[in-house]
Amino acid sequence: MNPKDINDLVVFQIEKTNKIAKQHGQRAFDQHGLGITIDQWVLLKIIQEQAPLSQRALADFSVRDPASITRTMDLLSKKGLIKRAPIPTSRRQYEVKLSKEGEAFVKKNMELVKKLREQSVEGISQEEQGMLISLLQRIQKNLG
Amino acid sequence: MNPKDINDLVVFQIEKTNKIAKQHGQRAFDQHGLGITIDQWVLLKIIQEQAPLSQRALADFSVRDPASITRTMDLLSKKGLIKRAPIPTSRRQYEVKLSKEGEAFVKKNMELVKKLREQSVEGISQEEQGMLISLLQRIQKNLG
DNA sequence: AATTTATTATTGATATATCAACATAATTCG
DNA sequence: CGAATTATGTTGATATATCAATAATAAATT
Repeated sequence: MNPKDINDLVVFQIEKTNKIAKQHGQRAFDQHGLGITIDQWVLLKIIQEQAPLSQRALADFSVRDPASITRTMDLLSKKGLIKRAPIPTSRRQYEVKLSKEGEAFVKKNMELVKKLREQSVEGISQEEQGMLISLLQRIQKNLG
Repeated sequence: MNPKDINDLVVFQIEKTNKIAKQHGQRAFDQHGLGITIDQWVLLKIIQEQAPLSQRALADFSVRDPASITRTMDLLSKKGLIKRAPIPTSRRQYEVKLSKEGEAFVKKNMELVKKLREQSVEGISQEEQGMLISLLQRIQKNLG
């Protein structure tokens, strides 16, 4: 029942794994000259899959502060990867989408990201991955 | 083989869970007036369990930048929770330990942290937790 | 032993996340 | 309808993480 030490704690291992994965991915991004961070990539990917969506929706989906989304969207916009369009039904929200360049960027680098992903779960079966995700989601639910 | 969307990605769920857990924990810390961050708590706990250890060792253990450790140790030192002592065998390293106040602080708040932890894994059996940790460690190894 | 290389901790510069406050717009409700 | 409440995005202040460079020391190499 009681863990021997902090290494036996699920949340500690989650954090550790997260950090290692982020560091590893960032190194690869830098080496390949993507010019963005892992976090920015994640947002681009979400936008690609879910566009058009509001910044609020993006914040919720990515579990990030709306302020942070604003600033990251500013940045990605400056890089020409996304664009914000006013939406007819609400003058308060923007529709965020990838630009043409953004689409091309994601497509171009998808291969690298896929390799990184495959490396991370190497030797872990589909079934195990499913189990892992399901366990993580149960934790999320417990804390939600 | 190919995930439908980003939600099917292990690393995405790891990051999401990590964020939710950290937010949840921080809210509780703030409500109870601990006056430190979750990250700082983790470091205190590592120090408690492993002391004495060098900042380098602490950085490695917690997967953090040594610079970040320096600054956080400065901060925790100012709060009176830890202390750095010169070590005889090397004039380059410090031995980091909890202060008396630090020991008391950890002891005093362990109950709350334990509750948070239990909440996070509620309904998840010991066996499942073990499996989860083992899967996470395999990912860490894959990226190490 | 002297020189080179590596390690530890620190500092400065920079990037980014978060919180609080705000402005604007939409929604709810008396 | 009109006032109060809520929601969205932005900005300012602040905290913290990371990278690069540096200083001091230790270890390795010749």
